[in-house]
Amino acid sequence: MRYSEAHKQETHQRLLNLAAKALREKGPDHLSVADVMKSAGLTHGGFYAHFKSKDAFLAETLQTIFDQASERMRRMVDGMPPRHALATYIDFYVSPAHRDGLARGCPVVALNSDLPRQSKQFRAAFDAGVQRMVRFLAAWVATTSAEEPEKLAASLLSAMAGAVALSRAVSDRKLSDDLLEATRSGIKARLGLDDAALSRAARQ
Amino acid sequence: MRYSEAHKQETHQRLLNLAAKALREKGPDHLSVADVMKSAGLTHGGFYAHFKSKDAFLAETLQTIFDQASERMRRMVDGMPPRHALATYIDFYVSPAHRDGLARGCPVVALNSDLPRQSKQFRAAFDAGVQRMVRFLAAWVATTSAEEPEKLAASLLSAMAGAVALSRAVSDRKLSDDLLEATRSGIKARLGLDDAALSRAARQ
DNA sequence: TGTACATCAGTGAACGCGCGTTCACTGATGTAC
DNA sequence: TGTACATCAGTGAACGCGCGTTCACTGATGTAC
Repeated sequence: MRYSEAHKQETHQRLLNLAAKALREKGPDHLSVADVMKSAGLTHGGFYAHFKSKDAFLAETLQTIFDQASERMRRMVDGMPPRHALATYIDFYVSPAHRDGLARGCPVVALNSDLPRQSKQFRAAFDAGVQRMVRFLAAWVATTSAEEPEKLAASLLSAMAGAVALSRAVSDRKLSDDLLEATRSGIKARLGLDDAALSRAARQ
Repeated sequence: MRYSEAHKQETHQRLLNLAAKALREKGPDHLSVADVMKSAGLTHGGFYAHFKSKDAFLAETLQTIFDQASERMRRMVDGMPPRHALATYIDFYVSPAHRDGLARGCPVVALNSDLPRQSKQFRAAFDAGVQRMVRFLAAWVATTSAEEPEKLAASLLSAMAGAVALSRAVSDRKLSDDLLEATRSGIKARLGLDDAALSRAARQ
């Protein structure tokens, strides 16, 4: 049967949205084409009307995830001064909620170590997403007096993502919580965003 | 044919050593039983004389990796005072050499984000390995005046592992190198192990 | 010391399963006349 | 306005492949007598 003009685009987007969750929950290898199609109420054969291959699909899905994450990030700190935005983002990112929300979390946390084993397309999409996040963070970091803000921003991102990833892997709940807290306060101190530094700044 | 008494143990260990590399290179999903057996010069059917299942094999392999890593770590800093040992380990861990040596690297880097998707056995082995590393680091950290050394040690490990993992994922070589350098210096500063802090300490 | 039997690491074919991909087909809607 | 044809998102069976696992079998060595 033939569908209205917008129909294909809607289905396409719906598949990407479903896969965006599944990719973070199951990882690139355990996400199956048939499952995604089934969750969209379709049969697996129709997949190739929308995507050239599973690889291409995964790369496009990853791009979608990074797009959504950027959008969310932008909305979250909308109107805040950079210093405040950075602190807010760190608190949001390095948190038990992020640890526990696999399907909605940052792809850098969810896919970190899988990357060296993925296709070129997928790696390229990841790479682009990371670069975008680094530039975003760097713009904020640049206002906190640091030299080489990109360098620091990349280091921050890896520290945050590493902490959330390890907090997911560790079974001891207390250690998991502690690790997040120590990372959060450590990073903020490094950026002069801890309470002590902020009140120092306020006094000046 | 029947073999000498030690033969089975030797083969068992040989399989673990081969898998220890393959697991870090290929990840738990792409490591195949048949490949490991083939690389040991055996046929795949014999696998089950040594291991109950692939899952059990992976868990035992992971344990082997952590054991080897501990041993290596111990040898590396043998005889050093804690402060020096900590600095040495950080330099060794957060380095381009570690980034480029996938098959010999730390499993926390290589398997980080795969973990939530693995079997209970595998997760338990990872968990135990991480706890051991954290306690090891904490013992050193405890000598640098920090309160709650375990908490800080876990945060350190996640920052280091996150940095190496992200440095592997990023295609821009300069960003990758910079990220490692920024993390290394950031962590050392946090622990009072940077050059400035060390000379301060020396002056006192 | 010699003989008969048991053991069991390793062999290689086979099984079952899930998966990515292909393909002939469907049929409601759009388009041409 | 009505009719004939083209389009193409989606269907569902099928294919090929790799993989974990099973299993009957092998045959050199260890053990019992």
